[in-house]
Amino acid sequence: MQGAAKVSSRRVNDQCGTITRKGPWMAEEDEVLLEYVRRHGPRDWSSIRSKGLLPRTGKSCRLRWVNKLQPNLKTGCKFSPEEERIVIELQARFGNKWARIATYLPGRTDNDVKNFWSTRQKRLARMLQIPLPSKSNKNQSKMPLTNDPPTFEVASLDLIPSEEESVESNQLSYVDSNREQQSLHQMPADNHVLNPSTMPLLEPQLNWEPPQLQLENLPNPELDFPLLLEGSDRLIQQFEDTGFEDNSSFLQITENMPFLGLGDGTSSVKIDEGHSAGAPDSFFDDFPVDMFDFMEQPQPLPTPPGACGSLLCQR
DNA sequence: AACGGGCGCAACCGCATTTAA
DNA sequence: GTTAAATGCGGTTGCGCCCGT
Repeated sequence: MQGAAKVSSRRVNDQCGTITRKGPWMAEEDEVLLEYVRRHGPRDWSSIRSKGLLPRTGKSCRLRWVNKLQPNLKTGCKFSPEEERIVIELQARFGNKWARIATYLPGRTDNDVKNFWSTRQKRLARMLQIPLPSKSNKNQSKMPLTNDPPTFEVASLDLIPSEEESVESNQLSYVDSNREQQSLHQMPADNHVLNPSTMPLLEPQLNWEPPQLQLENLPNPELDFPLLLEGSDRLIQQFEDTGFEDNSSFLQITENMPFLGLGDGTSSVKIDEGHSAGAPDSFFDDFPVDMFDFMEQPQPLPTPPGACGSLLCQR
């Protein structure tokens, strides 16, 4: 957590009268959990409570282990541009399958990826001055694609496809990763882009061609982020006013296990020296990283688990 | 210096899926 | 084959910190 949460754990009595602790974990609890995993491995989580080791539910223990205690996590390490690129492309391919996406990112958990993505979505939405979908619109995002003309104002933010729709998903979201740049040019509103069956150009997925080669041919994307014209105009203006910068300096290197030796055990060590020391926020921090993908050669995605050491915090 | 909004992140909840009895 | 428990996953919430005003 960014700030050390005050230790304000709640205790809850369940139906059986057993006490269950909730809220931030204490260092002692972490130690108990680590010791349990050392002895028994990361399984039988519910027996931790049944054995009286911790007043936490099995789910809570598992989550704590997965997100904070397991070794080789890149806690406190900002997503590198490469990781961001991977997330964006895999989200395009798999949809919101965070656990699956996380398997391609050593040291990152599904929670990390999820948080990264939602932050990015919020940032984009704010940038483009469009509302994020409300919870009441939840079902809207599951609605099937139609041939209705796109309505920029009301288009759903997350045309997140189901697993079965992954191909369409790829197509739609692939465009997503290029749409922001395209929006800088123009935004025709042909409705065929809403229909995956009419999007043959978007077939390439992970082996996609460099976007700059296809810009002219790309159909108007149906956006996760409907682009308001006035918003894009502003973007263009900012774009022109600012010029390019290299934001690769944001690569940070931190390999640590912040959960070890923490004073109160309720917070992770925020390692952000790289950011504060030599990498001032640039204007482009406010842009989606994929906005400028067309400027760099696409690289193949890493293979999932184990084959991706280069992605561990470098430098 | 005070304040408020945004951000980042940990952890919870509910549902789905898998496994064991 | 059925049921219950355990586990996994995605969505959401709450809260402290940061930063601009």
